[in-house]
Amino acid sequence: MPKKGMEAIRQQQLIEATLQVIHDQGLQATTLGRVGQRAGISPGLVSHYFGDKGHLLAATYLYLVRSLEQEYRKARHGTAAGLPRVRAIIDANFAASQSDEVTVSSWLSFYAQVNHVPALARIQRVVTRRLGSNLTHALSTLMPRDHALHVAEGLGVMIDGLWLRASLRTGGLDVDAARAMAHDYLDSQLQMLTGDRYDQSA
Amino acid sequence: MPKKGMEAIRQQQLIEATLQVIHDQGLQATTLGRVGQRAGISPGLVSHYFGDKGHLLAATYLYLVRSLEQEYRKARHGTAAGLPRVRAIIDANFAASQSDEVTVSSWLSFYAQVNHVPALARIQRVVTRRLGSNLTHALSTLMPRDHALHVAEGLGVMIDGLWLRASLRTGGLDVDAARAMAHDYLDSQLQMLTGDRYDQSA
Amino acid sequence: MPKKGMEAIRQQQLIEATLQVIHDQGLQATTLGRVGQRAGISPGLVSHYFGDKGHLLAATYLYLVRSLEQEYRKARHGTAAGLPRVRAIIDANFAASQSDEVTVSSWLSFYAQVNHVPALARIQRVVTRRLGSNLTHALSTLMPRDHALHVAEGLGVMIDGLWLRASLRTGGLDVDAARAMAHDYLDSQLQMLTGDRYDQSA
Amino acid sequence: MPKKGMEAIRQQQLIEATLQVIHDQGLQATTLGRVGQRAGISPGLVSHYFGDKGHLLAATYLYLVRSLEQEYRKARHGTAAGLPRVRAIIDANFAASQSDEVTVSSWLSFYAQVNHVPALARIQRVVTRRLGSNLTHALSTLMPRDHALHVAEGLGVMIDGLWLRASLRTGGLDVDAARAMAHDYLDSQLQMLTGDRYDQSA
DNA sequence: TATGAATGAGGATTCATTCAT
DNA sequence: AATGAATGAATCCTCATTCAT
Repeated sequence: MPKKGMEAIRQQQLIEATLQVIHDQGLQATTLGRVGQRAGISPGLVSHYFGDKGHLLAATYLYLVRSLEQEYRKARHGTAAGLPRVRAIIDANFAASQSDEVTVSSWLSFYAQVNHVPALARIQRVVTRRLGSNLTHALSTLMPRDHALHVAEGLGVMIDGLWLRASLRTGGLDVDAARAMAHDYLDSQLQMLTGDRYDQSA
Repeated sequence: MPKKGMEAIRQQQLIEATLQVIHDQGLQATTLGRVGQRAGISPGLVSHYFGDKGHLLAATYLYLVRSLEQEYRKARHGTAAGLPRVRAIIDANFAASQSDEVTVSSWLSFYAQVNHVPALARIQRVVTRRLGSNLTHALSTLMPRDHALHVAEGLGVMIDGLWLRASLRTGGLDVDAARAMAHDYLDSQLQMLTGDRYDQSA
Repeated sequence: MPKKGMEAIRQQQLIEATLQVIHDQGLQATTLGRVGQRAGISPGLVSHYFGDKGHLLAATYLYLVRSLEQEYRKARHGTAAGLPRVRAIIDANFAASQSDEVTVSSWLSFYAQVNHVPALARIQRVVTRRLGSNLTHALSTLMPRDHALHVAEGLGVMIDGLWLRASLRTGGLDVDAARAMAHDYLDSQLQMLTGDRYDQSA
Repeated sequence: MPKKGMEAIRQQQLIEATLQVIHDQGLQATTLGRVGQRAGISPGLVSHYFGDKGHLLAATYLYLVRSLEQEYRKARHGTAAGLPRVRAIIDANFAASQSDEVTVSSWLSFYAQVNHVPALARIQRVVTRRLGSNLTHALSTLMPRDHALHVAEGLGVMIDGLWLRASLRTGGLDVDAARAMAHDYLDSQLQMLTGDRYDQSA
């Protein structure tokens, strides 16, 4: 049971320690003891601050998600509508905060748990929709809505695939290559549209 | 004399039970006890047939991988070289044996463990390369080798992304939609090539 | 439960396999499975022939004891009474059948269990007394009975100590040295007697 | 804050409980559960304090060995060089701390494991050498070095044999008798030496 | 007689969680 | 607020033993 005077500092410490441990040992081997050790505090205190392992993991996942949403927000606000904003949203997925090793591999670990832990599923649903609606909205200025939906979905899938590959240490896919591939996908979709229009106009 | 050949039968039974349990409860909650229960045998027998949990899991993952390779083989052998074969390889990833719920979610569970379990990493490396080389080879008849490599990589990423989304029960992506999206990606890449050539020839 | 048609051959095989396994892995790690494997028969058959692990171990210990008694018998029957017979009894303890590695280390393993397994205790009691009475009897022709008892006990202790040291692989005590030391002890005791007599006669 | 310094206290408690259990049930039946029960703590805590069973047993053996070495030290320091010190070293082996039932039977249990557990072998090697060198050193003032070595070895064997017999509950050898026998052995060896000299001088 | 499949109990170990200090 | 001692449940694994064939 989270106590009233509970400090945000401790929570943040513990979330970061959790991410580190997940990255180092995998979610399976992430025990409260190891998290506490990593954070430099006693094992009992971990339970104390989060009440429960489930709550710690959910909070950690939420932290990842919020961090991604933060990047989306920056992308939306700092760019002109239309293509620049679409590209900014793509780039947001590969921002420094999103592409460090720890984040990427933790994200995958959680993903594998989403189907089995309702608390994580709730969080997950939000983030998937958010990326979709961000992209759809930005693309809508460039093409009809149904096209926008289609391209947004394709881009979302592509980005997930890229994250997945990047998370494999043997994957040999670095961040820059991944980002380029996502933009490349967008290019091809845009060209297809142009081609279509050209065909139609012909 | 007891029934002969029990070993192979039991191993297959246990692998299938393992997949079921992973699908139902997640890899974290996959205990030898639950696997045994699912297979209708005593917990001790699970260890007996696989030596230990690690070997059971590795054997299960290998089973998934082999099954996918089997689909690739069918795709290669049953089609004419060129575009039909490329499409067949794409389809192989979405064949019935690959797209049932159990397979898809088990695959994701293993994926999350690959970085932390060397035995799984070894298996994983093979399957990633295999898809890449199958696609590259098939695409090579249609375009220059460097293009083929690029498109093959993009397709691989796309397919991984599609599997990932499909594995989320909330993903709302069904098999047919996923396959269509992969072919769509191929289309757009082919058209881009044509466009390039057109541009160059202009 | 030993079956009626049970073959002595199997029992002998199993006892020898048991001794080997004890020597190789220690009594702690001596499982029926390993014994069966060593004997080249199925694990179930081990239980079948001895009913019970306890019975197998008791039979094995008894085998060791009988083998030693056999040596004593040879020593008694093949020598003239008096000093030669005493020396022969000493030598019996270091006969080839008693001093091979397997016998020595198995003997120690059982010794450690004697206090905790009544079936072994019964067997043990016999063998200790037997050595004592053999020696006492043989020594009685050389000295008064109370002296004989004393020397016999000292020799028995010496022999046990020698076996103990020899059983340690790091002990650096080989059979010949051990035997020599036992005879040396006898010599010193005999000389002490002589000295006593000399003193008394002085 | 919880009680500090619990670790050392618990470790000592557990070592003593281990000795008790070994004495009562034998090393084979010495489980962490029983040790914990004897110490009045939960089974999990035993592993917690010693990491694993092997370390607990090694620590327990080391405790026995250290206790014996402590007696040797007292013997060396509290006596004049020469014969008194030799006798003191002999007595050290039969001091109260060394001759209680629990110590004696635990010692035998470990002895039987020494050949199969490297961690115990390392400890064992030390203690055997220590007794030998202590005795040899003390005897060197009384006789030539090669004689001293010989007598020391004989005494060591004798002491081991006496411990072995004493450890058997049916052995009927009490501590005082055992000590007397060791001194008796020394006497006979000394007399032999004198006799030799006498013979030579004659 | 022999096999080896199968069981189920038992043991070591890990871990989330609680609690006295 | 913080510690880390303590618990007890859960899990993996081994093994003696049984039993159908």
